[in-house]
Amino acid sequence: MQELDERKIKILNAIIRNYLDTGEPVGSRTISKYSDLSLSSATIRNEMSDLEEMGFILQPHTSAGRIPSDKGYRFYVDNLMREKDREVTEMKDFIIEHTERMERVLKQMAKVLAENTNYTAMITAPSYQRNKLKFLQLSQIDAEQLLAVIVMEGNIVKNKMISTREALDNETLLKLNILLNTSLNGLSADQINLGTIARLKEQAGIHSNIISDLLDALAEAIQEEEELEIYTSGTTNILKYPELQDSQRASELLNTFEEKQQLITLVNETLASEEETGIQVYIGDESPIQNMRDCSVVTATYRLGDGMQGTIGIIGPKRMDYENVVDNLKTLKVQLDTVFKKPEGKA
Amino acid sequence: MQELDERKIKILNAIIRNYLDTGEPVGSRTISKYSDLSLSSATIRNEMSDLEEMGFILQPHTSAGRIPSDKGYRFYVDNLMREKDREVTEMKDFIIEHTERMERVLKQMAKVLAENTNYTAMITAPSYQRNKLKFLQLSQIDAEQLLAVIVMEGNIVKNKMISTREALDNETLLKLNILLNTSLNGLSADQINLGTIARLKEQAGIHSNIISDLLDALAEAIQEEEELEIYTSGTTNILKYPELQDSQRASELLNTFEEKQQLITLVNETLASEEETGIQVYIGDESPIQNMRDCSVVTATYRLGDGMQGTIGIIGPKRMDYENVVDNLKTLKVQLDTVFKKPEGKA
DNA sequence: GTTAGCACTCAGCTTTCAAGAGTGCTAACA
DNA sequence: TGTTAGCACTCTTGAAAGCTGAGTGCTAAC
Repeated sequence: MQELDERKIKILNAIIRNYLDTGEPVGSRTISKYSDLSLSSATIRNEMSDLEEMGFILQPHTSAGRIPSDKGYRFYVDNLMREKDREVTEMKDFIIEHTERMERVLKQMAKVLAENTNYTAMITAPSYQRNKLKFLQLSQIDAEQLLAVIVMEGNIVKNKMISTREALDNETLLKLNILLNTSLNGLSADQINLGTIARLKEQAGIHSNIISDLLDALAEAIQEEEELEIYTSGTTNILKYPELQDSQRASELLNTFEEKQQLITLVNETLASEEETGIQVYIGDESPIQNMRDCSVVTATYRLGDGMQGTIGIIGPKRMDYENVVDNLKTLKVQLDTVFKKPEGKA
Repeated sequence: MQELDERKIKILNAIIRNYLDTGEPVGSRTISKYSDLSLSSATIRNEMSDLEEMGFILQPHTSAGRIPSDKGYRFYVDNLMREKDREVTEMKDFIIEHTERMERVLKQMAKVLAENTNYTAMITAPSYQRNKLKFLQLSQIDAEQLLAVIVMEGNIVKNKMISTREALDNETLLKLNILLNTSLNGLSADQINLGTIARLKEQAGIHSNIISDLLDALAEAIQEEEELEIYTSGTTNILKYPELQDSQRASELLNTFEEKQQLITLVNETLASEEETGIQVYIGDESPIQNMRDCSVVTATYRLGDGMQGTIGIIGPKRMDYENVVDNLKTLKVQLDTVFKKPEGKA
């Protein structure tokens, strides 16, 4: 088995770029004409034959041109791809306009991303690794119901209803609130242990059953926050690419987007493997999701300093415009930073 | 132009039922064989010719069988369809299991509906027509931020952050809370007028700017609640029906499901036209959504007594199993009743 | 009014054919 | 030894042609 010499690399690069453009198998003559190598098609053919033997390209059928294999794409992404000169393509401004409901910002961003790239975009909300309690409040809503308002670090607010047998008077409520805040604030889920709970209940006296309910609500709220919400946009974009139009597979893929459950696997995978650049590329079978074997997935992890992090991803055909996609993701990372860094309301 | 006599109706019925089953144009011979009319195919042909002239059926091309026209479907739905004998097909139990987050219940229901019918399901949260304020509370979260908790009739809870220049002491906060609750509770958005606001601000004295912020938050919260959230499921089911597989149109349709904006039009249309049964059928062009001209849409409005209402819908091919769909929707209406009637927490 | 029979139509499938793109191989060239 | 020209071969693609089967409309007889 020979080495990948300079010329082979140039030819491989030319093949892949051409294929990214056209989506058609590319033949030796094309390369011979449209590259600065000034070699005849016959020579190119010999080289291509080698490249095929090495596994970088393959022939859909005899007497067709060559297309990149997964290995070829991988080589391209790792070594050949040009980083764009960070011209920070200003994203449309309307993202920044003050939509304080994070959910909408994220949906909006996914949408812009999908429109910019013409692929499918997914995005998760930033979530804390270990979430601390910041503030707690019980309020009497009506005769039989208490509302527990739970505020976490990062101003994530949760509400839970708690049913009671009888209404509490204002003073008791005040005392309970003070007790709860002094005992629990600043603690994370795993810091609230049996000892803390016992002490709390003891101090609450006859209202210890409310404490129980409250702690249940608290646990649930934290739980909820840890469940990832994933927003997708432009799912139908995949239908634009002939190589993904096989109706059976396309439908499975669309289903994956709708169900979202599997996407969580993908996100966790991404978060698990620490890449210094924060950008990751899964080509074909490299993706943990079976249905995406005909696709490439590019993900970016954004981290907001204080332990909060989330994932953005683009799913498209293998011959996606990797340079553009990576650029878009990088830009969006910056945007997310500026939007969420300034501590704003978040419901 | 002649009348639709008994026999023509029977034949029309047979044609439509057969077409619903097979999706293939149905010819005279089929009807002659598989119906209790004992007429020869030639006779059927004459009748079919008449039916075509009257516009109930049409021929995709000469020398093919007939398929129902929109008018034909309409006649079927209005006059021919058998009501199922309300066997209240018990839906899978897991819906009922106490998922207190309404969002999840709805998503789950949409999913079950889509799975049961093999069409696309959509569902909106029940929403109040005119929403009254039930309870209000300001809490100091940290030095510069107040949290406004807003509870509406029906225990819908909203949270808004309000920035302040300096922290308020407990006593002021308490006073403000009392003031707000006594002034605003029980009022709906259109009842909070300039007079009320002026009076409030006067009583708040130096803190009138907080009142302004709060009212903004309140307005926004009410606004938000009035925006319909729509959940869809089984969107890819439409790809199962050959007559909808045209990739251009299918993609437009899927896009409509993703965007949701247009679905709101549909829901509003449904809510506007009061049908005593609560079930409505849009066939082809009858639907307000252009992209659904190749589909039929069946919607049901559920009303929870106290002014709360929402919409469930099924979108499928024109030759959908109307009887089954209507039955499913009716059953779900009942289910929604039992789930939401007992006043449960709702976040 | 109903039916049998027949000629006619037409979508859709299959087969055939030619064109075009691309390859591998061989032999000649520098 | 690397490069190139040339040629035979392969295989996709698209168009054209032919066949089949389902279904119709019409006519004449019952």
